[in-house]
Parts: sequence; C-alpha cells; structure tokens
Amino acid sequence: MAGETDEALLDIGEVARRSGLAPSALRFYERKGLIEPAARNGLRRAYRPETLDRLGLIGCARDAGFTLAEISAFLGARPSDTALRDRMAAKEREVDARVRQLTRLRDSLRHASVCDHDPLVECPDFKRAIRNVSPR
Amino acid sequence: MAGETDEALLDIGEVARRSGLAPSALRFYERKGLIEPAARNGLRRAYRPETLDRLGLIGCARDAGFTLAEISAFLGARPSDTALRDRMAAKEREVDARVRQLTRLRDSLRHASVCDHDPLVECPDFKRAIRNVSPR
DNA sequence: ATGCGACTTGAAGCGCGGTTCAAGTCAAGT
DNA sequence: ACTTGACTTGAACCGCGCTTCAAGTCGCAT
Repeated sequence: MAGETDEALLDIGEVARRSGLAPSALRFYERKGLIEPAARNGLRRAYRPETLDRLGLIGCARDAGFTLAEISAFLGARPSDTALRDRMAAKEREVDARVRQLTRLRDSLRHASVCDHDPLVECPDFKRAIRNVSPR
Repeated sequence: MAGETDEALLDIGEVARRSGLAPSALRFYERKGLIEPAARNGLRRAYRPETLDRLGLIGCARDAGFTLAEISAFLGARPSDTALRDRMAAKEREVDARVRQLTRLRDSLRHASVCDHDPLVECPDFKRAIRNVSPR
C-alpha cells in the first residue's frame, strides 16, 4: 500500500486533452519552469489535477500578453516579494494604458467600417482618430 | 529643370530619424509591401514626406496587435472592398472583446498588488478574478 | 515474442518582426 | 587620388512560443 502509483494523478495526454494544450506545449512549459509533474511513472509524467487550474491561469496571463518568463516570475510570488509586487502594479498601469489605447483604436475601426472615403486610409476623420491611438 | 532630383524627398536615414524606426525596419516594411520609396537617387531610396504619416498609421496598427500582413491589406482599402470592410468590422469586435478582457485582467492585477495571500496565486479572490479574464 | 499506442528525449524547424553582418556603391570633401 | 560616411544588397541570425521529427522506452494485449 505504501509505494503505490497514485491513481489520482493525470498523465500528459489527459492534461493535454483537458487543458486544450498540446503535450509538446506542456513539456515546453516545464522547461520554462511554469509547471512540473508531481511524479513519474517510469519515464512518464504524472500531474496533479491542480495543474489544470495553474494552466488556466497561465493561459489567461499569456492571452493577456504576458511573456512566459513574466508568468514564471509571477507564479512564485509571495507577499514578501516587494519587487515583484511593484512589477505587478507596473503591469497593471501598463494594461490600463493598453485598455485606453485599444478603446481609441476600436473607435477608429468603428468609423472605418462605415466610412466612404477612397482610399479609406486617407479619410481625415480616420486619420485624426488613428493619431489619437498612440500619440508620440 | 525637367529631370531634377526632387529636393522634397527624404532619404532613408531622415525617415528613420523622424519615424523612430531603424532603416532596417523600413527596408523590411518595403519587402512586406507596406511602404515604397517615391524614387531612387542612384541606389538610394527617396521617400515622400507623407510616408511619415503612413508609418505613424502602421505603428499604431502594429501597436494594436495587427500583423504586418493585416496592415498591408488594410492600407489598400477602398470603400468598395466590402470583404475588407467586413474584416475591419470583425476586427473592431475583436478589439472590443480584448478591451473587456484586459479590463478584467487589470482589475485582477489591481487586487494582486494589494493582496496578502501566500503564495499570491493561491488567493481565492485572485483566482476568481483571473477566471473571469478568459472564461472558456 | 510481437506488435500497438502512448509516452520519452534532444534537436531541428516555423512564423513573426525584425536586426546584424559582409561586401559593395556612390557623392562629397581634402 | 583617397578617405569618409551614408547608403545598397542578400543572407544569416535573433527571441518568442511553440510544433515536428527521429529514435527510443514502456505497459499491455494478442
């Protein structure tokens, strides 16, 4: 009973299926220090189910434009990591700026899709709107 | 007076300096069909000043997450290109969705930067917030 | 014992958005 | 005539986020 192969652990194919990621991506994330199998059955990786939550978080952050290196740093964050918390706060400001930029861009596109100018890019309204997207 | 080398045109170094892009990037954009010199002085590219506006627009779109190929397509847009206008409208919806996603992410980060949980990623509030960033 | 299917490894390849490099061209200055 | 300096070219290289590939290792069923 002591050294049994834990039935609750998932193999890489299962994690891939349930996370929507390719096995190759999971091994890649492991090399980057983002995830780690709880054990091995022989050569085979055996993952804890919580790994799926972690992968959800990683996917989120990646979708949001964080690099895997940034995510890797954030994942180990403890309350005492003041430098890291500062970077998170910085990232928040960065994301906030990006939200405002994309909002302006969306408004430009909104105009572009109803504008009659020929060629489109020469429309003065469009050009003015676009210039507001990233001024300087 | 007829075949004079147009003094109003800018050489690549000037365009680079004024656009903030490297000359190599300008040549790269040319290969991708984004810009084109108005003329050559011998081998040297000679750009119209309007190219700077175009580069501003390109920079905008690129900052906004468009690929250079997409930008290249948009740049030739005429009002009659209905397919292209549809794609612009689609892009608008895409950008809008992204704005909402990033807004949620910003809120998560805002919490993260004041949260005391150890490790940070295990904070239930943070996890709940994060799950809202890209649900399914 | 043979084969299968799912896993393992390291190395190479890919698309994107460029930069860097070597080798060459050209105009202007001394 | 020679140097300097900004340009030209094509090809190679880069970091990122992976995928693909070849070759090998398992456990299990026939």
